[in-house]
Amino acid sequence: MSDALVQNRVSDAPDYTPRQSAVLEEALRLLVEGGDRALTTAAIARAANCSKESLYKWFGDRDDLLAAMVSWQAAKVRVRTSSDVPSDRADFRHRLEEFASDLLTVLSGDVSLALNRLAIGQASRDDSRLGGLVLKRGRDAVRQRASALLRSGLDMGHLEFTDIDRAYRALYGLVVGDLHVRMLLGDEPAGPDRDFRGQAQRAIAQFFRLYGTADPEGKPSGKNHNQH
Amino acid sequence: MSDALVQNRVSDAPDYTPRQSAVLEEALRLLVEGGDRALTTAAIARAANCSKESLYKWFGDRDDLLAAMVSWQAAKVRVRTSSDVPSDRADFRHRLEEFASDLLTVLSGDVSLALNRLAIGQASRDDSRLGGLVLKRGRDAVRQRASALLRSGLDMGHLEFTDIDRAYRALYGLVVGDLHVRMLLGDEPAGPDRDFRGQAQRAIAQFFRLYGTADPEGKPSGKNHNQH
DNA sequence: TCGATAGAGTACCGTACGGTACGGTTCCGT
DNA sequence: ACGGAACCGTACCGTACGGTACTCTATCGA
Repeated sequence: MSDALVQNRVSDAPDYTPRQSAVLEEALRLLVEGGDRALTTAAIARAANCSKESLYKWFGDRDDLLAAMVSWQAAKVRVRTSSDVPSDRADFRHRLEEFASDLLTVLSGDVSLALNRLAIGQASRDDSRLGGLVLKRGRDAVRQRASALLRSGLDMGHLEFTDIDRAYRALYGLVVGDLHVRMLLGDEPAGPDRDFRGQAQRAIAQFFRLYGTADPEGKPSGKNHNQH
Repeated sequence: MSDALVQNRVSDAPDYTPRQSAVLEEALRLLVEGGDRALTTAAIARAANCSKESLYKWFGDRDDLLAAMVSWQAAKVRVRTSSDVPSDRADFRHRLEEFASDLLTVLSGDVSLALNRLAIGQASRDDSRLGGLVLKRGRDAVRQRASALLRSGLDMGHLEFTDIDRAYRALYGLVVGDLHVRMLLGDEPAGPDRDFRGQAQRAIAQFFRLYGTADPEGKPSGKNHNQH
C-alpha cells in the first residue's frame, strides 16, 4: 500500500500524552527495581497514581502496555545519528570508538537490561511480540547506525570488506563479547569490565586490523586478505 | 575447610536416581515445548507420572527443581574435553574451529535456549540462583575448555597474547557475535546464519589474524602488535 | 502372611494476578 | 449553573499456581 511509510512512521514513533508517558516511566522504574514480578497492573496503577481501568483504556491489554514500555524506552534512547559524515581517517576511527562505547553503555544500562530480561523471558510464549519489538526497535536500530558508519568507511577507503553483515557481526562481537549475556544472567561486570572506553578502543583497534585498509600516514597493518 | 573440594565435587555432579533423571528429562521437555508457563509443578507431575508430593520430597522447592534441571542438562552436555594436546599448527587450528562450531551448536540448541531464557527471566529476582548456576555450569565450563586450548596454543607458539581473558573475549565475540541474544529474543537464524561450520572457520581465521603468530609454512600474516 | 515404606492420584488451601464494575470527584464545554 | 466525560480508588470475580494433606495401592523384607 502507498501509505506504508506513513504507517511505519506512526508505529515507529507512537506519541503518548504526557500522562501516559509518566505512567510508562513509572512502569519502567518498577520493572528496574523489582523485576517482572513487581510489574503487576495493580502496582503500576498504584505507582502512577492512576486506576487500573485507565491503564486498560489507555494501553489496551497488559501485553500492549509492555510493548508500549519498549517503544517508549527505544524512542527515549534513540542515539543522536550524527548525520554529518566523518572527515578524515582519525575522525572515522573516533566515530567507531564512540559507537562502541555508546553500545556498551546502552547495553549495560538498568532499563535496557530489565527490558531485555522481560522480553527474553516471554520469548517462549508464541503470542508475545516483545522479543520482536526489542529486536526491531533496539538491535536493528543499533545495526542501522553501525552499518551507515561502516558503509561510509568503505566509501572513504578506510575499510575494506565485501559483506557488510559479516563486518558488522565482527564489530559487534569484538566490542561486546559475552558481556551482554553475562549481565543478563545477573553477573555484575567487575572492575576491568567497567572500562567501556578502553574496551571500545581495544575492540576498534582489533576491528581495524581485520577490516582496515593500509594507514596512509603510518606503517601498513598487514595486507587485508578477508574472505573474498 | 579441608573438604571444600569434596563438597564441590558433590555439588558439581549431583547423582540423581534414574527415576529423578526421568522426571528432570520430562521437565526439560515441557520447558522446551511450552516455555516457563508450561513448567508448573502439576504439569511436571502429570508428564512424569508422579505425584506433586514426590516432586517436593525429591527436589525440595520448585526453585530447587529448576536448579536441578540446569545441573542435569549441564552434566549431560559436558563436552568431551579431548585431553590430548594438539600435535601441530594445523591440528591446533582445527581444534579451535571444532570448539567454535560446538559452541554455536550448543548455544542454538533447544534446551540451552529454553534454560537460558528461564534463568534470564528470573535474574531480576534477587533470590534466584539460576543465573549464577547457568553462568557457572554453562559459560564458565565453556570458558575453561577454551582457555586450556588458548594456553596450549600460546605454549606451542601458535598464538601470541598476554591477557588470556581478552583473547578469549575476542574469540567468543568473533564466533558468536550477537547471534545468541538474537536467538534468545526469539529470532530464528535464517539460512546463512545456520552454517555453523563456515561461521566457525571464518571466525577462527579472523582470530588468527589477531592473535596468531607468523605461520612457519606460509606467508606471514602481519606483525602481531596486540595491546600488552 | 503381615507390617511398613514409597509413591500415585486427587482433593484442598491460601494467595496473587489479570481484568471488570462501581461509586465518588474533578474538570471542561455550553 | 448544569450535564457529561474523564478518571481515581477500591471492591470484586474468576482463574491459576505453589505447596500440603489424605487415601489407596503396590512392592518388599521378615
